[in-house]
Amino acid sequence: MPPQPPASGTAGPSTPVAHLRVQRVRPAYRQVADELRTQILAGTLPAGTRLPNEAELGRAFGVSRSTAREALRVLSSQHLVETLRGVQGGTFVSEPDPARVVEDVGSALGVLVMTPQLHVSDLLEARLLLEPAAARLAAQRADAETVEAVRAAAAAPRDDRDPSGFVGHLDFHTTLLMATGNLMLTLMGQPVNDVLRTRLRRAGVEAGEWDKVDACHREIAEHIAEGRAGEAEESMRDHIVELRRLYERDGFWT
Amino acid sequence: MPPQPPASGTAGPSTPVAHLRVQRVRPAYRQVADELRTQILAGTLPAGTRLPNEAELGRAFGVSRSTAREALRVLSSQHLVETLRGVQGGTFVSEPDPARVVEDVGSALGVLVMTPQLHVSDLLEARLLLEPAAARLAAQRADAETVEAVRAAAAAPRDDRDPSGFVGHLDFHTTLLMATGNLMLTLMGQPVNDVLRTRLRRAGVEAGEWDKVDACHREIAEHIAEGRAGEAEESMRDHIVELRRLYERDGFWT
DNA sequence: CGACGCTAAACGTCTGACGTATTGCTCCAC
DNA sequence: GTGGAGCAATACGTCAGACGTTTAGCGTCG
Repeated sequence: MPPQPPASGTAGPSTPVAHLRVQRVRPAYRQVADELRTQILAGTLPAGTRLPNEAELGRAFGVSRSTAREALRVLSSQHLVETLRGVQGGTFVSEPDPARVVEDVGSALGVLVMTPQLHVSDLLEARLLLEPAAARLAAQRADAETVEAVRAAAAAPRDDRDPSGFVGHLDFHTTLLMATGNLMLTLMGQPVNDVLRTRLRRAGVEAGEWDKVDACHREIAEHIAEGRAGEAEESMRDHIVELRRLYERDGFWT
Repeated sequence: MPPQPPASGTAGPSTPVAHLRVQRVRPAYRQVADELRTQILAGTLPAGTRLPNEAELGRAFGVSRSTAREALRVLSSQHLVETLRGVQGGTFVSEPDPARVVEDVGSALGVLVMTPQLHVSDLLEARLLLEPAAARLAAQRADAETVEAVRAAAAAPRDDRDPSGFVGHLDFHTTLLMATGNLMLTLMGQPVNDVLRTRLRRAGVEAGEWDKVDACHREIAEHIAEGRAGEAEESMRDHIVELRRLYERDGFWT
């Protein structure tokens, strides 16, 4: 977010600078979006605030309604504002939502994973780093209610076709990350899991494998329930290593 | 943090369902954006592809140019496409860029950190988990060139006003994350560091503290250079703990 | 008293036009 | 022949106005 690096033009074609093309003038819709974003992030426009309608907003910034709309599209695609139709409709500053962030990061990761820069094995390594530590923390901190949630997630039937109407079964790994009480760990781990999940071809995995996975989950859940941090961490590490073998055997590249 | 009990709606206005409003029909600009995004992510439109001009794009989707433009604004704000003006201009599918992702995640984190859901101490904990492990991996893997980069980052003068024209000094912690050779670790750690950096009031920290920090950096760099993984990890852990004290003493809330 | 239908506010979309940045090519001067 | 100035073409950027669509609220009628 550096404020528009001045094209530092010392009249020298000796610096090819590859593909770094600077946009000399920022388009109006960008300026409007940036200004609004700044105000939102600064708290001048707190969550829930209703912005003026598009026509008025345009007038306020000295631009047309179309331009104001494009600015709003930008903000809305960044989940900074939401738009409702009808009377009482309008554009509202939206509440920060961790789930949304997880979604975005996941999709960004999905893109990067297609490049040679980020390999699936990198994700697996990161996961191996993150989740055992998360298991340890969960074992140290989980209260009764959380323990119950983790147990439930471990016991839940691994059902791929998830009968609509009841979404009670969040993935075990997700639940465990949340059980640490540290949202940041969820934010880092969940996108990785999401990418891995969408990348794995389940077809090639026999049912027996899944049973084994579930057994691991239950074991870890019990360790957490009884506060055995070290054992929880160790079990989780073994589990992830095992999972990694699954992923690596079955090939990732969709 | 029990996973959001499903609203189990058994008819009856007794379940207000709070603010869960569903958008019955997705606006056209959203549909167009989604369709294009799908094609980009699927590889049907590889990076570098030049899309038809806005008018033609609109015609292709059966919408007006304004609608097509709004769709493009959405994609462009997600860094999936870039637009250039002039003849030879147009809209191009952009190359996946890790730096861009880091930036986005960082700004999303910045928003969340203002809520009670994500506390700065969560970031510090995550960092404490990530960076020592990164130091270990770096010590195990770094080649000569990487070692040199880490050394340089540790030796670089801690200069806040970063004389423009030479950006050689990336933050030590950033360099170290990259030295692991695992982009995913950078992706997870860098946004955290960015948020912390922008949050810390440097004013309240005496120069002596910074000297101490630099000494730590140099020590860690040496451990990495000589491949002492365990010691690198330990030093980094101590360093982060020390830094945490700095942050906690000085207050975060801007 | 309840259901139906109207109304108004805002967003959603369309059309057409003009401004502007950028590049390539032409044409003229030297 | 070469080099620079200037024109033309392309596609994005912006504007203006109009009409459709969605939704909440309210009034009316049975």
